[in-house]
Amino acid sequence: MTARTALSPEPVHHTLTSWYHRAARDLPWRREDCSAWGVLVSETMLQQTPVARVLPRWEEWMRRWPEPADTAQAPLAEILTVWDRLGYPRRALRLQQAAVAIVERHGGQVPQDVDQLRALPGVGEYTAAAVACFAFDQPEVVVDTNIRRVHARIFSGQALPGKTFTAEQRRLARDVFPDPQADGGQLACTWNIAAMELGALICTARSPACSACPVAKLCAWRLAGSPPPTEEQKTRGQSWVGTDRQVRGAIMAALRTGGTTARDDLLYGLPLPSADLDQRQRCLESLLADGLAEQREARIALPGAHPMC
DNA sequence: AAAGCGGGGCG
DNA sequence: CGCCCAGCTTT
Repeated sequence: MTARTALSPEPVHHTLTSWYHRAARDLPWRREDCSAWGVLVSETMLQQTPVARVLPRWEEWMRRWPEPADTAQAPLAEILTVWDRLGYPRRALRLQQAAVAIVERHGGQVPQDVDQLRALPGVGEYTAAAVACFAFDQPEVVVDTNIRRVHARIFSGQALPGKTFTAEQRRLARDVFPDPQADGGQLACTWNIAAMELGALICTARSPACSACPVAKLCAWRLAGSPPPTEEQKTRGQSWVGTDRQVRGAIMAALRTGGTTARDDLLYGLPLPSADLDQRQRCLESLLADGLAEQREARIALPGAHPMC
């Protein structure tokens, strides 16, 4: 209904993929010799966590557990320790569950089919398409936060795509997608990664580097005079201090130091400004319910952690 | 469609 | 101190 592009996408395809070939970062999960499992690990870690912080954790993870079967057999305590402070530790839990499912259902090999990928724990629409495309060269339409923003600017002439991924945006992504059958899907796959890379390096959310942008002359937002985002398009940042997420993070950080901790010592000893004991108990209960912590007697530990005397 | 879920770094 | 980051799951 709104924001239909009047622009033909073909010139953008060529210009952007050409730019990608000379400007792309050399990331380990993009190397030709990276396994599909390595791609899945990277995509999971990159869900809401920036590249710079993922890099060392990915290297350590792949060194320890280079195959899904290795991850499936690892103690969860080790999984969560290597995950360290990447955030959202339920992702680490689900990544191990995905490894178990890959061993049980797919003979230890990451499936190529996008629907089978999508059925793995922690793998949603984005990650399934990304693994299918980046690991198996299948021309699936990939849409992440970068691509939504790049599309919004180049084709819709809007400063920002807004918070939610709408059906309209999904339609736009399909409309501007290169013909998957044209060249065996090669252009389509490069289009995905090139749009993501442009969003990460040039077409950033806050202060885009339009002067360095290869498609500035084709960009509908630029051609419209770069109008600022509307109030509707601005995303409201999550609060942090005092939230359950902060308390859960502090508990996990304490548990990662190793061994077991008396429940009361854990709850009272958290290095937090707030002393809300009810909140601390509630958060510990939620971590136990998630399977991210374990209680034996009155002691708390990471699941599968070796008991300490 | 909206809420909950981490954590750090940068303007 | 607000905002952003290769999202997923649940309601």
